[in-house]
Amino acid sequence: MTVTLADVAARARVSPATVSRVLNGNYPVASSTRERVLRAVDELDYVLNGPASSLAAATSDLVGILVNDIADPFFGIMAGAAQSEIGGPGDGSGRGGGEKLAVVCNTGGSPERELTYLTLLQRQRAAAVVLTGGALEDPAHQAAMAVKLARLADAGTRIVFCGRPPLPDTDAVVAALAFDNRGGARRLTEHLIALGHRRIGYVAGPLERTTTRHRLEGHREAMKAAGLYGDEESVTVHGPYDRSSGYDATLELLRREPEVTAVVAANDTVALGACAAVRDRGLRIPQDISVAGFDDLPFSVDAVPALTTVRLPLFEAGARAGRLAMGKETPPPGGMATIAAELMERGSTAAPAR
Amino acid sequence: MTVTLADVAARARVSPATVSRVLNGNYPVASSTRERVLRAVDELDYVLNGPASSLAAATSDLVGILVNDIADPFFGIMAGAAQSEIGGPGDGSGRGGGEKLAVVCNTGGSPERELTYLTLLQRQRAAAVVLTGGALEDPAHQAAMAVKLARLADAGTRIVFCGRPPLPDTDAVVAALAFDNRGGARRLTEHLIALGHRRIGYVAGPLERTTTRHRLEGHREAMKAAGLYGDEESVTVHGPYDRSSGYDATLELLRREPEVTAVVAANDTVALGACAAVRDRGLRIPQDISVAGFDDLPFSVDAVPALTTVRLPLFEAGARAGRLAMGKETPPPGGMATIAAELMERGSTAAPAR
DNA sequence: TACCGCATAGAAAGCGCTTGCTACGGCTGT
DNA sequence: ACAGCCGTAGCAAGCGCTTTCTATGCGGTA
Repeated sequence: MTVTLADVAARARVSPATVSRVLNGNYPVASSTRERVLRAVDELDYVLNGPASSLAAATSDLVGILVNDIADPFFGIMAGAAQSEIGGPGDGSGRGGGEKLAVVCNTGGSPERELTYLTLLQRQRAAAVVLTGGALEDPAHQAAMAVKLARLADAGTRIVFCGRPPLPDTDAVVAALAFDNRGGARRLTEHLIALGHRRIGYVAGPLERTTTRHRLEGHREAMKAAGLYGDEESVTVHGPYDRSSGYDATLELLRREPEVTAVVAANDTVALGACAAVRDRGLRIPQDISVAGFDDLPFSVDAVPALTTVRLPLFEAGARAGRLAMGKETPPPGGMATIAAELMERGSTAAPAR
Repeated sequence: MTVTLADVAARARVSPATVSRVLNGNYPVASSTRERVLRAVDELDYVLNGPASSLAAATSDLVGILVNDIADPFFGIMAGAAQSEIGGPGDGSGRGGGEKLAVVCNTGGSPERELTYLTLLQRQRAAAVVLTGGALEDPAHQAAMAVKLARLADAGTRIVFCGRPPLPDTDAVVAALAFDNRGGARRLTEHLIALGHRRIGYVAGPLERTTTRHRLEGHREAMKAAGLYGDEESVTVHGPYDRSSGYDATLELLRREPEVTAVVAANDTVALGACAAVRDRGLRIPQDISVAGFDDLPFSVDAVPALTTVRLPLFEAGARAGRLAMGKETPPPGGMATIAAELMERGSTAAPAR
């Protein structure tokens, strides 16, 4: 049936142990022998049996990357960057040895699926796991995650957070890279205030997510600092991180608070929906209403007018997370680093009309 | 160390065989026994050893989804849909049994990486593989792929193509879902011609890709049918499927052929770049130049003006591919189906000025 | 009461690989 | 010239699970 190590050994006239050692390159083998073995491998088109190998060695070459929404470039960019750092040598040029199988798992933002995927990766004895995106703030879920991650770490899995704040009471995590969502949001709102806006609507992300909360907090910090903090509830609307949510929420906002002169969206996708809503109400951007996003996804610069937003170095962060997962880079002190967010002032924000 | 089947068996006072049978549910076990076993599993927080299981059973619960670019929603949407069909019961609500680990692998469009990933999946004895996106037309690579896929199929892996034309000489593939790129492109160009355009620029995708070729062929069919087929080379520019390529190519096009009144882009992302280029040249869309895309990605409706494009049912196709990979759906006759593409007429195209 | 069959549980033989330990030359050092 | 080493290669014992085959006990029928 399929070719086994033993077949290769027979053909190369060595023992299976030797073949294994040639393939793993972790034991001295005379070069003449090595060559003979490699030739046999080639001739027989031998492919290692992963499960058998993982079982015997008690480790696997699987690395999982968990994302909330694979259709969202926010995650796609990070995942792609991480994968390129993990997925073997260079550009897959050859059989370099450290061939890892980097795979991305789509949780759809569901906590159950997140745990399910972690269990599946635990089953596979994954070498590492990268968790991207904000965390859910439900205490029950956080506790379950802490337990699961601790178990994974126990089994030797390296755990890295990317764009997610560190878990309070776990040292299972190798490193946590957190985006400075709060600072970015603060600077964005400060920019709006500097332009002269006083009444600013906020289309927030889903409740109970760290990302949502941090961005909202940054915004309110800026408002407070400017003495503009009032009945914020009436100009804040929550919803998922998607376009239609931004559209609906913005219509609602404009209906509720006609004096609003600027709308800050939870992210760029939501901002796109917000722009559409503003226009459908017959208002101009930025003359009548300023709109701002967050993340600086690739399409944001092409919006008309180009979207003012906060740039997050998604690619760099993903790549770094990948390297940390592979142990190719030493973790930051304290196992945690904050990644700066940069304000991108573009055409969708301007001084209010009056 | 970690909990094994034997530990569970000891605690439940049964044999390991019985525990295995309870977990797999493929053999009659008295309900009292089953209950006892399940309790032990719970109490010990037992997690199956995947490699051991796969080794013994000679199958694994891994399913691979190969994509060209994970940061591109085109692939993200398909992959997400496929994954949701594959990844276990419902929304991960519980331990339903058919828990598969659906993982997406990012090839970055590189043929080597594509093969590398297939080898890695073969190593893991993957249950199924879904290949998305157009194929490279390099004969050497196609041959290598055919061989590799045949081997995978031999080992029991189910192979499904999604948005990729069937391989000529392989019956290793369970099913191939191909998009009607040619027909969609033809109808799009017909629409432009009907509006009165005569000189139409085409910003094509990368060479040697089936998707690129089919879309270009559809476009030229329409041009020929209208008697407009001339020196097409001078109004066609190739480049990768990204925004900056669209921008550069369009500038080049407008420089080379000032009489062009419409630009058709290889996909929506490229179209966004094209729009930016048109505007930077001081021209208006659609009054001076019409622009059209392909795929109808979510952001396309939010472009200003909204992008005329060709809608591909990415989600539905991905979901169907997922079901086919799981054997939940019977393959179409001949193992291949063509998926219709629908023209979406929106604001970015209009009759030319004169 | 004796026999047969069914339902259920256990024993044990691997699945294909890794790796600690052992074995065996040929070289070096004295 | 002999002991001791180093460089290589093989032996064999698992890794933790699945699954075939066998054993046991029970109820029902003749």
